[in-house]
Amino acid sequence: MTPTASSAQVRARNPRGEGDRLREDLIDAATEVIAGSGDANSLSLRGLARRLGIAAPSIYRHFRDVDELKLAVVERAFARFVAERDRARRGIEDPGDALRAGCRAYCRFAVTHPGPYRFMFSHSSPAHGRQSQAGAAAFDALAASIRRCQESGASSAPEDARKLAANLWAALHGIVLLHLNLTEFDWPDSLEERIDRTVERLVALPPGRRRQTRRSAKEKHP
Amino acid sequence: MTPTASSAQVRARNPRGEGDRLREDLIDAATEVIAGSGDANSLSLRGLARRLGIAAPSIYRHFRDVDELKLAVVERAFARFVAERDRARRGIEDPGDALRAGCRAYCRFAVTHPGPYRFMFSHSSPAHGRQSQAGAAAFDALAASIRRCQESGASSAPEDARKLAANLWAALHGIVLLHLNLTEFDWPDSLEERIDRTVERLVALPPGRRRQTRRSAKEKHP
DNA sequence: TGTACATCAGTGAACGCGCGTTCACTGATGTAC
DNA sequence: TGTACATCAGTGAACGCGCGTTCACTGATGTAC
Repeated sequence: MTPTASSAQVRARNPRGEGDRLREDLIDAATEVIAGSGDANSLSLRGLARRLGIAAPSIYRHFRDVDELKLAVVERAFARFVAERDRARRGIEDPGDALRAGCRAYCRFAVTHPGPYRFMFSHSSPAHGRQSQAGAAAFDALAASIRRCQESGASSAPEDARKLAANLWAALHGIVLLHLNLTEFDWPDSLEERIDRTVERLVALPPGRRRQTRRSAKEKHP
Repeated sequence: MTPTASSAQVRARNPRGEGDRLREDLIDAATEVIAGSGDANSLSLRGLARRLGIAAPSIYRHFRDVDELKLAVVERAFARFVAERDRARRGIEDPGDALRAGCRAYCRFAVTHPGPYRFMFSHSSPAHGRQSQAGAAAFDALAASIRRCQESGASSAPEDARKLAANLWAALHGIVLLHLNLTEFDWPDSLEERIDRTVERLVALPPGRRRQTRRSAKEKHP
């Protein structure tokens, strides 16, 4: 393999004042790399530089070290998840349907962004501080959504909403992780069925509205 | 740090005919390393050799390469899990109690053997073939346990037992992984409560027998 | 309008490190005659 | 009982590799006077 036959051509220099574009491209590329390998430690600055057609030291203009880059990947992933979840829930008034939509959005995010998702709640993830802050906010939102189901009578579960949220979150996390990791396993039903059944059972929603859930008319993600 | 100040002293040579003892010690040490770091890729042959006080090339007497060692870790973990699960279920006749005991044993195994557990169902795990074979057997046993609950009337869930097994397994996987990874998270209830509630809700067991479940009198694990 | 200078975006060479793996070897111990 | 030899368990030195990071630099572009 000659150097020029590598995956990326030599990258053209950004115009003056637009140096931050490389920063964004680095986060993009890092996200792709960990999505492909499924592993946090396989992300290397030199590999990233090769992929983008730049010299490795150029990365240090934008990130102090490799951990700061990983942190940026996680932070952007959290922001995007929150945006996608909110978009999925917009315009849905029934609390049960809203909970279902939020949970589906969570799983859809995990499945379509496997690299950053694995980072978000992993032990070896960088910067536990800010990470757990964003995670705690998402957890509170889930608990609030469950509480609205209980108050409206859509849920008949007597437990504290935070306990139900802990159960539901963990179950969804397990569903998407096994779905991502065990691609060769012969699952007896679809990912969507597992998600819906888990939500309904764990928070005691009435079943049967499955697949008829109203969706925002402007929903664009499949 | 001088070499002699390292964590392990120089290891005494095994007597003739007992060379396989180093093999077992290597699997032990590898299990400890990945349990401590929580990461598969942090396992290195040189690090292992340092830990055991041997020269790195000595490992090649027992394993063809690093992947063969990782495979040995996973295989032993699967065998031990099956043994622990069977021991936990022994003597329990009520199908619901047996299911609960098996699920608790699964989670207890994961929590007490975090390193190999992460390996067992991870994407980057070595040797998918034998691994998925052992996993499939454990899955079938779970489905059979659920089916007995349905046949005895302990479970009122109408779905196919394999679908319920897929849901339950994924949920337990998520519970233990988040428990291991997010040690600083302020969980609203205990791990045991989450496990029991998940089992009862997902397979529609009658609740309330919690904490009164009969256990084998010879049970030694806390 | 010209020119000196600051800023910006990025580079090439080099560093020390730990890694997996190969190679030829060492020295103790059991076995055949 | 002695001795030559095979086997066993393990070693020391070396290989090439990719890594994160540092250093002094280059060359284009905007700005002040």
